[in-house]
Amino acid sequence: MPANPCTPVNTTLSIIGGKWKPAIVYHLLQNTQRFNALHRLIPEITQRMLTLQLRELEEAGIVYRKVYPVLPPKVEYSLTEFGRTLQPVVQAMYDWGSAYAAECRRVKSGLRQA
Amino acid sequence: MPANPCTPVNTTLSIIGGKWKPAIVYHLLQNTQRFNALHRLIPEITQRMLTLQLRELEEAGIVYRKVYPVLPPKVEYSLTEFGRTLQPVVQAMYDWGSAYAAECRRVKSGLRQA
DNA sequence: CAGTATCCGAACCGATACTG
DNA sequence: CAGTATCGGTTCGGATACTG
Repeated sequence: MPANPCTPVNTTLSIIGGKWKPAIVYHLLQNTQRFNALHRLIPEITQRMLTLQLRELEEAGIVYRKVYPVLPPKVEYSLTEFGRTLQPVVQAMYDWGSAYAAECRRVKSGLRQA
Repeated sequence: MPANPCTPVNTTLSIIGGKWKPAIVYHLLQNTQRFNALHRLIPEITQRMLTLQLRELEEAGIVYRKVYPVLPPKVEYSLTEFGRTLQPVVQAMYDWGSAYAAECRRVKSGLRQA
């Protein structure tokens, strides 16, 4: 209802905001992934960042981390059932981001609005 | 801005991400506001941050800044037509954030999932 | 394979003071 | 009223090297 800095919107951003989490969630929405597979899907991220972000998502109850006690190690990341409820949010952001890119092209091509 | 996961989702976050922009957009979705009115609606923000964030939103084509050449100065902020298209995105984030808060209470009360 | 450990610069953000 | 200017702290994120 009201909108202090602690609005639900800010809550959402505290979970999936930041530079890498959206990409991680996006990929996990489509498939369970192993650590290195995820890394290949998002090559620009460092191992350190990937680990940190996954840990935070795990702690938030979004990501499930399944460790197979084998050698070499095998760890699978997936979304929890709750994490999957992010789908509409991510979709809305995806759609709007696409529209924004289009808008930028439109404006740059010489139009204006107010 | 160097190496990014340049997904549309990241584009969206680059526009309305950050600590204050969601609250600003939220209020402007409901009404045109003058600078100090906005400040009263989000008391925790500093003048500096409010100015900076508004400028960025303006540059992104989300916010329209109307200056009345009077004394004392009068400036009105509103969303552009394009900015208004953020409504579903903000709504999705708002709804999910509310659900997340509820989930936190549920988990803290002693349940678990995977 | 799936991580840790360290170091460090950049970005973000707040406090405070001042102004046309 | 609607801003600027300056300073400084904290947090974020990148590079690199190492490991069970």
